[in-house]
Amino acid sequence: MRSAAAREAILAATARQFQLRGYDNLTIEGIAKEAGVGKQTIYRWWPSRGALIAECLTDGRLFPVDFDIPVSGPVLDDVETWLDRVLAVLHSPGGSGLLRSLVAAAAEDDAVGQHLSEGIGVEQSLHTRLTLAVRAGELPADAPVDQLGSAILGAIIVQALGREEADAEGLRELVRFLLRPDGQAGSSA
Amino acid sequence: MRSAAAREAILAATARQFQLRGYDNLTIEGIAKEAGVGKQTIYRWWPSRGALIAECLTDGRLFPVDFDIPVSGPVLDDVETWLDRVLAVLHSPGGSGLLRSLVAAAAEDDAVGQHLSEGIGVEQSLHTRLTLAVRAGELPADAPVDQLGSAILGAIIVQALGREEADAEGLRELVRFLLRPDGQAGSSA
Amino acid sequence: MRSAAAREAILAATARQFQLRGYDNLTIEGIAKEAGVGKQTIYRWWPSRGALIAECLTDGRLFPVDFDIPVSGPVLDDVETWLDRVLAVLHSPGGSGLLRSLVAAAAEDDAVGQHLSEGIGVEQSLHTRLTLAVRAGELPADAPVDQLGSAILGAIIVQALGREEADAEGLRELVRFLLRPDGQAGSSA
Amino acid sequence: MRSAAAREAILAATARQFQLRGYDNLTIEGIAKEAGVGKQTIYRWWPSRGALIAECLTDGRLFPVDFDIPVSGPVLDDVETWLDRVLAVLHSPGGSGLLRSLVAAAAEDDAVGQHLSEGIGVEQSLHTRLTLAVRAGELPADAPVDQLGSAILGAIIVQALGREEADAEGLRELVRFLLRPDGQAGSSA
DNA sequence: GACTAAGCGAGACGGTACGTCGGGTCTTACG
DNA sequence: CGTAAGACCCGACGTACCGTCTCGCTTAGTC
Repeated sequence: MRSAAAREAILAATARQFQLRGYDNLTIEGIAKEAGVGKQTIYRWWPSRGALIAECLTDGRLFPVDFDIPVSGPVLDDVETWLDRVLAVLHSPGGSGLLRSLVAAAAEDDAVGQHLSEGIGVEQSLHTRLTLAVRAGELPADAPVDQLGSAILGAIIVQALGREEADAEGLRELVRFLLRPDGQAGSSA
Repeated sequence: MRSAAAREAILAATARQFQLRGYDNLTIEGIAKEAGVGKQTIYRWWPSRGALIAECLTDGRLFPVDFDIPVSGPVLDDVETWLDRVLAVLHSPGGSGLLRSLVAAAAEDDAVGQHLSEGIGVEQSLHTRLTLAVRAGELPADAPVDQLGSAILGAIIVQALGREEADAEGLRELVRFLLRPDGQAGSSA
Repeated sequence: MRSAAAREAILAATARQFQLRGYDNLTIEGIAKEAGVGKQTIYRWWPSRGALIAECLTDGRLFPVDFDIPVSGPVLDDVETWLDRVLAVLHSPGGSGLLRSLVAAAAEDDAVGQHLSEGIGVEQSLHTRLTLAVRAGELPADAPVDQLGSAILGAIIVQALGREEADAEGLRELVRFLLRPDGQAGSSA
Repeated sequence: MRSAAAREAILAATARQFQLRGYDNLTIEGIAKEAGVGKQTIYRWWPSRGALIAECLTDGRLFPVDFDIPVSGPVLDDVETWLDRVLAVLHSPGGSGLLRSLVAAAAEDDAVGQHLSEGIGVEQSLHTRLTLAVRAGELPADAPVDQLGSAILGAIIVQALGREEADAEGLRELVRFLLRPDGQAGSSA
């Protein structure tokens, strides 16, 4: 009979340590100590450090915010609103480190990787909003909405990996370009 | 007096171990042993595991191939050719694992992150080719070529992180959409 | 209401494990599993590993034989007969290991120590037989029969602890010397 | 190149912990911590807890005293003098616990067992003194001096194992009986 | 003849120690 | 003086058992 209290304490400690110290530097012993739990109790229910992170991810314990996209105007405006929200988190102290840690975890652990998209919820949100846009005729009918989501998220990740100071304007440009309402800018030329 | 032989042996061993066993599982001791070198010799010249990887990266020792983009026709064709090359490497055994390892290294280590783009050379190549395309009027003058490169690379990375079977067709669609020669694909049709 | 079946299974399992794997390497969990019993059932009735052994000891479950001394001739002959029996057990496979395990248990656990002599029954038997011998005038009236028993048993234990190949002849010599019927060898001098 | 300082610290810590807490309760981690040493350094040079004890034993670190037997009068007097010394140690606080711990170690570990006699030095001392006595005609020419040593030591051990309050008088009686200067003590009376 | 209450098997729990791996620093001996 | 070798202290790994603690499930007596 599994102890709910232990489960809760472990996941909470995992999330806290992850945010505090990053994916590497995350130790089972540290989690166990902070959670006031024996190591065996962790190993009994999770096969690996990654599985812990994956569960925190799907529980929404790693990000204190959600990234829903509003549906209140033209796609472009809505997505820019969303982008600002995302960038705000990234610029907050520890924000980009958190993203990098998450990427590291996803890169090293299958379980985390498989839950990455659902975890950040970004692809899901984008997908939904872009699909609506396609239906509304704001985007071409053949726009590969899934891929566009990956591309935008991917661009953010690539920036974070590069340790460039997050280039908000560049990302906005990208979004504007990707979602340009009709004929490409300068089409009249 | 730095020993060139030692340097060479160390970097070669690092690259081999990285490809063979991934970024985590990469140990200084393992490298030292394989290189026939004392651990101290490594620590004397490189401050961290990441620095080793970073140097392998800029030396082009991690990927056996280069990803130059041809300039022989319409951008779209050239980029698709390049994409096929990239996907071939990714589908080869260990290919996606290698990419993930690289992403893990970049996510965990600043030095690697800062050299990531130059290392894979992808952004560089794309940037160059797309700039040409802009000049040739194939792409709108205000197309954010840097961001487009990041987006394409990012989409590939996001796929790899997700452990989805690399979706070649999706990526091709994305590229076609991003580089669609004129206004909204078929929107006027 | 104590379950007789559980008690029996536990003691049997304890004895078997003790003979099989020795005193250290003897685990409560192992006993519980072999006995098909919950750990709690053991802890409910015995305070410690040692108490289990002590009870096996007094139940005569650790040695498959008893070490009664015959009363059929001169003390010396009877004791030598007994000694042969003891040595036979000691030379049998696992015999000296069993004795060492028992000594270890007695050394580490008070309960076992207190029941050691009654457990092997050796001192008891020797005491009885030697007392008879004193009465019969075979031994001096002031012979310290208790101490003689301890000495003989002790000599056997010391040999076993030393991992010397059990020196049967030496022990026989000792016994002959201790129980030399009257005037010591060379008494006529 | 082995560190002499580490060796010394480890053996000292081992001896102290052994005297303080007994053989069981003796942990490698405890020794390492007290010695200010990494566990690996212990495992590098000693295969087991027992090997540590064995080395302390042969180094004479476990007993603060030596048990030489004087040669200054009749055997019996000399041995009684020696016995008093031994009993004094045994009666000192922790004395019998120390002996029991040593017996436990010898019983559970081959290395300790093989060095037991040389470690306490008791058998050696007794052997030497008794041999002299045989030469001097104080003991019969065929007295099994080795076995007599084992018997005396063994009797002491058996007493200690039994948790009887060490029966000094009994042991003195035993010694007097074993080494009675001529024929059966008082048999002619 | 249903109803407790104890004993039971099972096994999760917070811990301690195990023996191993690798990190990064150091010392030694050689070329 | 840089090097190969490797010992050193340390922190963490994943495992084994400890002794305590629920859990439901028998299984007796008792009402």
